[in-house]
This record gives sequence, C-alpha cells and structure tokens, in this order.
Amino acid sequence: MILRLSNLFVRTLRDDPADAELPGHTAMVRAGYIRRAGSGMHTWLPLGPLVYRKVEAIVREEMDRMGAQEVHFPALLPREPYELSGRWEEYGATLFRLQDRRGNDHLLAPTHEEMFTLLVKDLYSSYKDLPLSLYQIQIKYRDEARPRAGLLRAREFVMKDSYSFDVDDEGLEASYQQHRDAYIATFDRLGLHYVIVSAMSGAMGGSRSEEFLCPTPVGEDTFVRSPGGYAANVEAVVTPVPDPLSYDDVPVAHVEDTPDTPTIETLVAFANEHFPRGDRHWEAADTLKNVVVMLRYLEGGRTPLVVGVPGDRDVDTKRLQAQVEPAVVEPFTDEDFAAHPALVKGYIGPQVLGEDSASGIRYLVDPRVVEGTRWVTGANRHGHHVFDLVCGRDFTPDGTVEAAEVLDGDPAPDGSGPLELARGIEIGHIFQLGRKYADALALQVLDQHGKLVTVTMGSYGIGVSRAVAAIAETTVDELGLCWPRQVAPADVHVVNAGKGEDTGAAAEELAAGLDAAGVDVVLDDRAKLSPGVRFKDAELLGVPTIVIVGKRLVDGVVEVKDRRTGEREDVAVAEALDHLIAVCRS
RNA sequence: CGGGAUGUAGCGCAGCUUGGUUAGCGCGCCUCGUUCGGGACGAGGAGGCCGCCGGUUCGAAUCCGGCCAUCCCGACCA
Repeated sequence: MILRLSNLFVRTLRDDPADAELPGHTAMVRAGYIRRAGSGMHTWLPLGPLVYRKVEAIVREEMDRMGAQEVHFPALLPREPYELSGRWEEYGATLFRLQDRRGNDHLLAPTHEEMFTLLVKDLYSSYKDLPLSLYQIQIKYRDEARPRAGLLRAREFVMKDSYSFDVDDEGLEASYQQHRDAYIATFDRLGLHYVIVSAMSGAMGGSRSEEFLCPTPVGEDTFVRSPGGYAANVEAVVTPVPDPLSYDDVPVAHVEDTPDTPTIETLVAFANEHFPRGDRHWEAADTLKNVVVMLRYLEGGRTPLVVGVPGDRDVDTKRLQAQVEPAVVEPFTDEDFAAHPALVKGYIGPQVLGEDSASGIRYLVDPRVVEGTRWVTGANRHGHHVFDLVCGRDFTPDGTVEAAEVLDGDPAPDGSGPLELARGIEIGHIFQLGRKYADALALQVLDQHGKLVTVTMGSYGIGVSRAVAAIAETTVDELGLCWPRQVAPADVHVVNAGKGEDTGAAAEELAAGLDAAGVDVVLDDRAKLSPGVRFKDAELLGVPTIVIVGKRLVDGVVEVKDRRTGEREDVAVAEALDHLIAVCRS
C-alpha cells in the first residue's frame, strides 16, 4: 500500500486545537487521524482507521487464539432485557435511552451482558456445551457526566467485550485465567506497558477482578504500587492492622471546652495552644475524625453510617463505596442532621455511636483504630471535644472499614514496602461475574446428573479505541506521534525533499519497491512544498521509519531516520530497498 | 451536579469595555511569479446565519434577557 500525501484525505494543523489537552490527543488531531464531532464523539479520518484496525486485529487474533468465538450484537437494544436484569434502573443517567416511533423504550448499549446471557440461554441447555467464551468488538455508548481527554473518555467508543460461561467455579477460574493470559499477550503485542491490579478487596464473596492499567501521568485511574511488586487499585488496598496498645497509664477521658473548632485543623491548633502535650505537639493523626454519610439501599431506605478515621486522612468515597456495595453512599444533608439530633455537626464522637447505643447508628472505624489507641475527638456537644478517649476502654466500634484515603508512603499489605500512588489508563478489565446475570435471566443447563444448574459467568473488556489513545499518549513526543511499528499506519514514510525530478523519481521508485515487498508506505509526493514542511509532517504523522530522498541523492545516498530515536544513517540508493525491508521486518 | 470560562471563516485568535463605513489578523485554501534541507516570499483572490431567539436603539458582533452548545477544575464513572 502506498499512501500518497498528494491525495490522501488529510490536512495537518500547525496550531494545537483549542479543545485538546492531552499531548497524544492533540497530536492525533493535528496529524489528521481524528477530529472531534461532538462532545465525546470522534470522526476517524483515513489515517486513524489504519491504526485502529491494526489494534483491533491484534485483539481479535488473541481472542480467537484462546478459543473465544466472535459474535456481533446490535448497539441499539430494546429495553426488555435490561428491565429483566434490573439495569434499566440501575445504570442511571449514564445509559443512553431513546424511544422509537411507537414510543417504545430502547437503549444504546453500554455493555452487553444481558444479550450474551440470553443468546446462550436460547441455544444451549447442557453442561456438555460448556465451557464457552464469546466476544464481540462493538461500538458502545455511555452518556458520561463529563467526556474528556479525547478518545480516553468518550461517549461513543469501541470495546471488545467477552463473556465466559461455565458450569462451576473451577471452570470459571480456568476461563478467567485464559482471558488473563490472552490479555497479557494482547497488550504485549500492542506495545502497551501495563500493570495488573486487583480491582476489588475480596469483600464481595471472593470473586476475582483485575484491571490492566497503562501507567501514565495522564491516566484517570489512581493505583498504588510498591517496590516489592505489589500493585492494586486504591479500592483494593488493605490496611495492615497494628497490634493493640496498652492503655494502663492513659488518663481518664475528659471533655474540654474547644470553641470554634469544627475542623481538624482548627482543633489541632486550639489543642496546642490551650492543652499542650508534654512530649510533643498535637498532630492531626492524634484526632479521630468521624464522618457521617447516608447509605441508600437498592431495595429502598436510607440509614446513616459514621466512619471514624485518623484525622490526618480524609474518607475516600470510592473506597467506602466499594466496601458498602450494593448500597450507595450519599452525602449527609442538613435535613439528615436535623433528623438525628445525636449527631452534632463538627463534633461527632464515638460515645453516642454504635448499633447498641441509644442512637443505634452504625459506627465503623479505620483498621488503624485498634484497642488501646487514644484519641482526641468530638464530644457530641457543640464546641467541645474529648481527650484521651481510648478505643476498647471508652468506646467499641461496630467494626472496621477500609474507607480512609491511601497516602503515598503507606505500607503495602503484603509487606513489600511503602506504597507509591500512580496514575494509569484502564485498558482492560477482567471480572468474575458469577451468577448475577445467569440468575436474573435464568440461564441454566442440565448437569451430568440431569439437574438444572445456574451457569457462572465472567466478563472481560478491552477498550479498543481507548487502547489507540493509550498508545498515542504513551509514545507521543515533542515532535508528534510515534507509533510502534505493529500498529503504525505505515512502515516507511518516504520524503521527497529535492527540487528536481530526479529525487521525485527516486522516491517513487523506492516506494514502489517497498510496496512490492509488502511494506506499507506513506509517500510525500506533494508538489511545491518546502522541505521543512515535509520534515515536520513526517515527524507529526509518526510513521516509525522516515526516508529522506533529497540533496544527498547526488552522492548516491538516501537518509534513513528512526522516528523514535532520531538516529539517521546514510544508505546507498542501491541498497536502500533491502535495508528498509530488513529494518521493517526486524 | 457544584465552580470557572468560552462561542466571530476549515484551524488558532483579535474586535465587544466606550453601539456607527464593506468585521479584522495569522495558518490553511485558489492563481501567478520567485524560492527549495527544518513549518519560505511577493502580488492578487475565494471563504462569515459574528451560537440561537427575543429586547433596547435611527443603527447591535458590541448593550440587556432567555435559551443552546462547548471546554476546564471538581463530584460521579461495570
């Protein structure tokens, strides 16, 4: 294939588009791979699909290799299956809903669990048919609250989603492992760096879930890693529990007048001024911060929950949310405070909390709050705090919860060193669904004893368009795009940098030779352009090997430049073809 | 959803405060000529519902009101 810039449908931009912020996205727009069509929607120009299709092909090959079979559902679906699974309601505002001319509800699918489940239910009814893995590569729709970062968080995007079906947990584990191996092979081939992080704490019945994150500062997901190789989603970090402390010599708890100290900061400052410690200053970590939230349950109803964390940390809503699922964490409003007079805003303390207390309000604390720890905390009276309140002596929480934010330097749960917070792009997610959808949609098969058993499922996703973006973001440099060869739109970019007909003819001949050898070529055969423009465009487009046919042609050489390293070498014209073919196949 | 901003040619922007010729600049595009190894130069061109609706006014890109859209920060995000 020879792409001639003289007629390729592309126009490179000299200025950065105003609405692009990430370097890779900016370069893709400037180089003419994609354009914004609307918020979270993108048009692909000819260069874009050349990259996209190579990514897609690698994903497809690895799925086929592991034995998954490709199917294809509509992106537009009727309401009914989602009604049956409960997700018509559950999915909320993120679901694109629309009506047909008869007023019937439809949706643009954000993911296809229901359809896969129902399809298998329609066709299969025996354990002999399993295990089975099906996949599709499909446009997905999510009405994101805030689309951003170009292809990374779009409202229309392409995802490979697959689902495994097994009769038992051992089968599911095997299918999961197959997908995990296939994903490793896929991302290795794509040239994407990744870390595999545990995405759940295991509090949800032991089902496994792991995310493939591509580490980059522009990523939207936060994860942690340790020097010893531990890596996890922040939601999954388990806090090591300290040993209990002796509290024999801790004075009796005493309430003090602490006016105008509704925040940890004001409290610490006040305590240091009026109740100085003998040994050191009071610190935020000496205080116990009690945060009250409302839990809303799917089946209806709201109950308050108070979470106690050391005062130097905030409650991480995402971590808390992961712990209380399927309940939803909601803010505690002023009306809620009015309805629960035991809770004094800014001065909440454990003495009035607990399921066995008068208030009956559930009280969970950070795992660091162990027996014997002494705290400065709210006295449940406006302007008052209690000092030397000892856990296990003066109060007993209902339990612990992993809700405190994870901080840089916290110890890894497996003892592999201090955690480092890092950012990444979620490029893949593998998940043991279990029987959620099989139960909801009655997917059962007969086992070898003739008994009906509910199938257990896994779901596995790779963001294909997002992977393109992730590659761009992690390879782009100050000159432009810099594609890995296996996904580049072409192998060689031939620049005719001369002014005479001789360089033009030599460039044509070289391009034709490469094409005949099966090497894809971008040929800059545009007329009347200064060499500088051609060089800039070649670098912006990001084809891995650039050949300059120019002033050195009179010496019988062309220049071969590696886009990534910038290294140039002179190659005799007579050897250029063989040299380039070797470079592209190495 | 909270906060902040923006909407003027394909792209990037000025003009608006203080209303008044034919709405301007750079890039890109067309023609001619000169250039030709790091986004060349000259001359001449094409291209605009100034986001939409309404109001004020003799007159609105400019002032006022409403709406819509988009972007950024945050919240949210299997």
